[in-house]
Amino acid sequence: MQRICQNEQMKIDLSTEEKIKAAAKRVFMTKGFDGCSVRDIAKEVGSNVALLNYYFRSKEKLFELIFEGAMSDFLQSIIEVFSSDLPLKDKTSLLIDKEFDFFMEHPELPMFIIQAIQQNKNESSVAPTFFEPIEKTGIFQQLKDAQEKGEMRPMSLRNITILLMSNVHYPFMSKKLTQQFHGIDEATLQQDLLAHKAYVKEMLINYLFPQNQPA
Amino acid sequence: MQRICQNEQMKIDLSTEEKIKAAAKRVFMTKGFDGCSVRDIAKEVGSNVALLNYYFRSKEKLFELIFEGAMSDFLQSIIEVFSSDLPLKDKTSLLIDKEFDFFMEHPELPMFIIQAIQQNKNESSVAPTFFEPIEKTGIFQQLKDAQEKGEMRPMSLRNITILLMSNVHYPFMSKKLTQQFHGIDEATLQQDLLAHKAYVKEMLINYLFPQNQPA
DNA sequence: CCAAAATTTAAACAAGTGTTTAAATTATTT
DNA sequence: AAATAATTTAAACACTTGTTTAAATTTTGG
Repeated sequence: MQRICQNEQMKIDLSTEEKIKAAAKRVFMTKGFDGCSVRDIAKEVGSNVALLNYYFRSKEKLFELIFEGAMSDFLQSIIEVFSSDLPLKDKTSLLIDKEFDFFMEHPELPMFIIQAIQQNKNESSVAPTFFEPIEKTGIFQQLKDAQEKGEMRPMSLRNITILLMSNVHYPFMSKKLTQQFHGIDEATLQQDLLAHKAYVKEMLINYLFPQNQPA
Repeated sequence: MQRICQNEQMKIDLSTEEKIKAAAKRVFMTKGFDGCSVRDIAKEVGSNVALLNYYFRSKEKLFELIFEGAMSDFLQSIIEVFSSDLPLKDKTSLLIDKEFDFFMEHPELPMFIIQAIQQNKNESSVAPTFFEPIEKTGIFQQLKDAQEKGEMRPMSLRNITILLMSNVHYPFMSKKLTQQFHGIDEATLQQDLLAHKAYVKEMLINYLFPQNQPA
C-alpha cells in the first residue's frame, strides 16, 4: 500500500520527491497544465508515472503545489521591498527593480500565474494568502498617507496595481511575441528589457509622484 | 469521399462552416488550444466531430484559421489609426483609445495571441504578415521624423512597442487575476479599465512626447 | 423524378490521458 | 540475517484524444 510522505522526521532521502517537483516545475512552466502529460514529467525525471502519484497523489495536486510555491517565491520578493524602511517613492522604484530582476531569472512566471488563475487551477481564492501578508507590511497605510499629503497621485490601489503589473509583467509574457515580431534574438531582447526597466521606472515614478503640481 | 470547400462560386449554404468557425473561436479563445477537445467544439456547434474535419481537415488547421482571423481583425484596427492623417502624438492617443475599445469587446484576444505564439501554433513567422502592412502606412518614417525633430523621446521602435502593448494588452490578460486579487466583480473591473485607459493615455503621451525639454 | 454530389451522422480507430494495482526492489529496524 | 516498511517499477485500468471510415441523409442538377 502506498503512503504519502508527510516529511516528518523520516530519514528518507528526499531527493526523489524534490527531483519530481523540480521537473514538474520546469514542464508546467514551459508547457502549462493542459500542454503536458504526467508522462512528460516522468520522462523529465527519468522515472515512472506511478512515482508521481505515489508522492503527490494526482497531476492536479502536484500542479497546485508548484503553483503555490511559485506564488510564494514571488510574494516573498515583494514583501522584502515593502518591509524596508523607505519613503514610498523609493519603495516603488525598488519594487520595479526587484521585480524586474526576479522575472529576469524566472521569465515564465507571470504567464504561469495568469494561466493558472484563468483556469481556476487554484483551489481557494488567492486574495487571502496574497493580500494579507502585504497588508501587514503597512504599505497600504503608507500609500494612503502619501496620497493625502499630495506626494502621490490620488489613484485607487487597484489602478496603481494594474499600472505597475502591466509594465513589469507583460514584457516577460510577450517575450516570444516580441522576438518574432521584431525578428531579434534572446540577447537583443534581454537588452531591450533592461532598457524598458529604466524607461518604466522613470515614467512611473514621474507619473505616480508628480513633482510640480499644476497650480 | 470528402471534398474541402474552397468557397468558390459554390451555392452551398455556408452557415454550417461559419457556425463551426464561430463556435471554434469561442471555445479556443476561452479554453485555449490544449484546453479543449474537438468534441467540445462539436458540442458547441450542436453537431458531430466528423463535421469539423470534413470542413477543416484537422483541429490544428481550424485553429490556425481562427488565429489568423483574430490577428487580421486586430491588425485592421491598428492600420486604421496609422493610416489616418494626424500628427504622431494624436495617432498615439487615438491608437490607445481604439485598441482599448477593441479589447473591451474582445478581452480574450491578447491572451489568445500570446498563447498561440508561445506554443508556435502559427505556421510561419508573424513578422511579414504583420510588419509589412504597418510599414506601408508610413508610421515608422513619421516616428523617425518626430524623433529627429525632438518632438518624441528617442526610444527604439521595439521599446515603444513594448511600452504601449504592456499598458494596453496586459490589463485584459489579467482580468481574472485582478478580480480575484481585489475581490471585485466584472462591472467594477470594467470601470477600473476605463480609468486605466485615461491614466495610460496621459502617462504615455507625457512620457513619449515631453513638452519642455530640460535645458 | 432520379442519379450524382454534397453534407451529416454514428461508429470505430489507434494512440494518449490520468490513475491504480500488484509485484519487484531497496532500505530500515530489530 | 530476517522481517518489516518504504520506494520503484511494469502493466493494466477506464476514459479521452484527434482522426477516419462508411453508411445515411440532404441537396443539387439534368
